[in-house]
Amino acid sequence: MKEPLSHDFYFGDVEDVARAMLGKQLVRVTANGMTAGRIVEVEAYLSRQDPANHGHRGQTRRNATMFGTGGHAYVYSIHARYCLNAVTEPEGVPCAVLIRAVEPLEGLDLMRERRRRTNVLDLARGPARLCEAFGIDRSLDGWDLTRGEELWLADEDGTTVNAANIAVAQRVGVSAGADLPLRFFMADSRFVSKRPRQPKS
DNA sequence: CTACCGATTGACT
DNA sequence: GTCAATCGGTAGA
Repeated sequence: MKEPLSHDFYFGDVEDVARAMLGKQLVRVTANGMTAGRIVEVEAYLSRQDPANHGHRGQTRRNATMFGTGGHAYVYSIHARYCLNAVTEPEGVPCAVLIRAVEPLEGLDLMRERRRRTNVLDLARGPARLCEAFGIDRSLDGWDLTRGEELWLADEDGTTVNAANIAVAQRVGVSAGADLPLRFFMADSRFVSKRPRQPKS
């Protein structure tokens, strides 16, 4: 079974939750079947003091979910696509963790159908790609991730993530607050969307 | 109402 | 490596 992570998981400091989300599973169930993947890359968006955060300038209709309680999905659209976040912390604090990449584990054919791509590396490597592969759109904004229905995060059985395997880098694509080291990813995963410049080998 | 723009992607050199 | 398509959200007239 893929038991959903409890409410408590989402209530810590957003950076801690971001690190803890690595190695967990993203699970999606629709009438077409189940898809699941291992989270390998995330980014933390801090509260009001973070200039890259959508909630930086206060609450609007678009970002209202981020101001709600932790454990809900925040789905926003950008560049004609969707991105998925997990909201953290109690109500009123607009923090969230962007899921940037997952390693496909189950439902690969369904992902291929939705993505119209066959290469596994092209299915869910990138925040908008994984939303397409998992059939996630704005209708899931505000969804309760602790229910264990339709969309949730689960513990991967018997797998623990060694902190030494977690790499830290700057966030991708942000202009304001670009220098902050708030992107966390599995150092050894091929399914990470972007890598910092590699030293010459 | 219009104008601008982004937590991106995919096609192309 | 470079670059333009894409469209909903937001701000401003």
